[in-house]
Amino acid sequence: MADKYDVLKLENQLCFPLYACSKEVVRKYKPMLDEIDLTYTQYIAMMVMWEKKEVSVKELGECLFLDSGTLTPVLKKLEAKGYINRQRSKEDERLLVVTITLEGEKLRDRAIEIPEKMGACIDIASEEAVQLYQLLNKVLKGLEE
Amino acid sequence: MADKYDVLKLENQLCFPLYACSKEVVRKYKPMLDEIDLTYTQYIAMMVMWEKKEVSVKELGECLFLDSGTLTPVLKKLEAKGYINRQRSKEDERLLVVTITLEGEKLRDRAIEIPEKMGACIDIASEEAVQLYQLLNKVLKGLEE
DNA sequence: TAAAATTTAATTGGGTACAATTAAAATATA
DNA sequence: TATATTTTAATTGTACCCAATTAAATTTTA
Repeated sequence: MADKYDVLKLENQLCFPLYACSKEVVRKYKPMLDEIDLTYTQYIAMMVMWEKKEVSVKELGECLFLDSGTLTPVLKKLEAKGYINRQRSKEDERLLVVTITLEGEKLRDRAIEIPEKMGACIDIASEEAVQLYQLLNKVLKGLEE
Repeated sequence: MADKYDVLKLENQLCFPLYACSKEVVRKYKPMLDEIDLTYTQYIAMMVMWEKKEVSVKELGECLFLDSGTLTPVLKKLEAKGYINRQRSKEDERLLVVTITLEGEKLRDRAIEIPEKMGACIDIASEEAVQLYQLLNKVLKGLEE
């Protein structure tokens, strides 16, 4: 029954559930993020800002696995919403430094319920969640060589 | 040291490695898929076509977790490349039936090396891969309620 | 030091991804 | 059966995501 084409079946791919799961999780976030008027990409960018207060686009890109082609428009939107400031570094004019604003800090308190609400949607035991987290990070590290 | 904002740290999210991992895996596919002139979305659509030979857009969407807004342009491109045909069902004119062509079948032989090459990039043991596969599918099932 | 190479962010263009709307066809209901 | 509802794909508009290119600033090298 097994033939050489079995490796090309969707059900035999590891990558597909990864792709589908990621997409569906982001979709699940949407109603929660709508309440604070952020997209998922804007949300993870703000997570970095809440923690670091000030980063260059380069650093932010390394944290999020995104390049300036994606980040530039995202950051311009966050700036337009008043959550961050963007200015060139005085020491090195190539660097664009992103700084969190007071409004951005305030948003943190409105976002704080999201992780728990999101966790409730993911129906796995906490040991499984740890396992999944570790496996994903292992794959991620492996991909970087 | 722990504060209430810890839940909003990127490193404490399960969803972020999922998002990042999915993105990086798809990026890793790119050079391999370039050789057969397919994008990742076109590739998974062709996987379904190789297996089923004929499906409606609705069925395809259920397999791939994608809607017609995404699939319509993807399928038009695959049709332009000569890998599939698109025609309305005679029994139910609402349904658009996608059929694989001979060219589409031929492509299968060129794609057959991709899963193994991709597997080599994912640096985890096979038991871990199984574990990851099962966890992802569990989360995916849980999200659908 | 002057020229070459590198680094950084922005821009451009192609390809998704999805919510909301539209339109046609089929089914259900009064 | 005529109307209302539902189903299906396509379209529209917004937002990524990335490779490749560009341009400016910095660093390296001859």
